[in-house]
Amino acid sequence: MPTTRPGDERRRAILQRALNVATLDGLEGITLGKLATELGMSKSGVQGLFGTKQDLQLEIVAAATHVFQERVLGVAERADDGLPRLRALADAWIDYLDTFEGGCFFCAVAPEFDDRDGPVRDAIAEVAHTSDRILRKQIRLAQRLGELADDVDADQLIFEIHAAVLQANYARRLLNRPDAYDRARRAIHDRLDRARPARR
Amino acid sequence: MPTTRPGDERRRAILQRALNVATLDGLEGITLGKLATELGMSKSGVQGLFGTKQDLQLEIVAAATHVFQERVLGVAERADDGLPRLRALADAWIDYLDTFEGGCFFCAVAPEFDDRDGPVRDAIAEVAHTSDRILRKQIRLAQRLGELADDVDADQLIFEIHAAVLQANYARRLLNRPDAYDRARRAIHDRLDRARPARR
DNA sequence: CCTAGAAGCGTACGATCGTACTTGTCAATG
DNA sequence: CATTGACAAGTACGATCGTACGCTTCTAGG
Repeated sequence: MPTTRPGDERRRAILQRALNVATLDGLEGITLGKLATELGMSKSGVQGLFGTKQDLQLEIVAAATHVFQERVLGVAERADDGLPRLRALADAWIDYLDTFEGGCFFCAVAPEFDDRDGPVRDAIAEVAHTSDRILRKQIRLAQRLGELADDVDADQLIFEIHAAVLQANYARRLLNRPDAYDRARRAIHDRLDRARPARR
Repeated sequence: MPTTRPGDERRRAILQRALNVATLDGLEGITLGKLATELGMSKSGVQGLFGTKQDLQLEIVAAATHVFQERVLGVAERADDGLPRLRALADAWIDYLDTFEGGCFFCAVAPEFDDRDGPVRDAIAEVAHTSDRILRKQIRLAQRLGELADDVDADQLIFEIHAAVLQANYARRLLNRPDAYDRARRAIHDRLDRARPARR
């Protein structure tokens, strides 16, 4: 068995383009025909590699998840546990917002699927739950290390961190605010500073 | 001239349904045929009243803007200028998130159009700019009234308020968090408390 | 009473959608 | 060398999309 089958390169190229198209136009905005035309191949060629459209959507979400884990969770892992890791997560998360042409993939497709059922919605929500879990773990750790106050409401802190990231993507894209990322960083770091234990 | 032409009632019914569909499936997810079927009328009937699809989209955004102004800006106007008005704006804004079946209309359609050009995108962005202006005005007013500190960065405060609202809709819809609205209210009110002048 | 215009429906058109087939072409394996 | 299977292209199908046009019905204004 070769390390890469001949179709793998094509698949990667298709998924790469599909990730950008999905971030721009949504997962429903993706079309087998348009995708094939953009990549200079036939519509049935795309279909042969991915099967149905929902299969393609699921693979796109999986690919986006992989990118997110690499560019956010992976990068932040280099920082020390606890508060430094939390700050690194926030910074990497905001850096990730420029990964695709349309900004953040999950910010773009979440509103599209948040009121539906099915495996695509589940796959999208799973990423959100995963990042929540990781943030919660690091908050708990930071509390145990004395870097955050014991009475900090972890869920509230997670809520506000994620809010800043979401708004960063929103302000950057819809409102063309170049300072959106800086404001998000400031909001998060200020919030973390405030969550530190009272000096005694 | 009668107060209402005969087609007006139909138009309202169509727009009412279209607002919900757009919030669920996006402005591109709207279809003349589906809309007509749901309302028990003919496809050409809808087309005759609204013209092209883009015309319909523009009227939907206009209708959503009207609802937003009524349910958020209008409600908050009853509160006193300055800090009370700011708190009322936030509360009304969060209450408004349940207006349509899919939650917040603008949260649903903004990611869809934020990377495009054209009148629809402009109409969506205009609402965001308007609400920003109103928040800024009330922040300035609150500063002049001594309710907020003079060194408060208005744009940063606006950023964080809007972030909480956005995250409220996100957490409520995608993550099914029933406490999302309460967390957003807490985040905003805490943030406003922190922006008050230092006691002397 | 007559008439102009709006409302609404039916039909038709070309385009594009997702999906299911078939065909031809290589490369790797026995 | 023969053969199998993956890959890619081609073709076809029914459904649905947005839009255009024509017809009937109703109503308001002269």
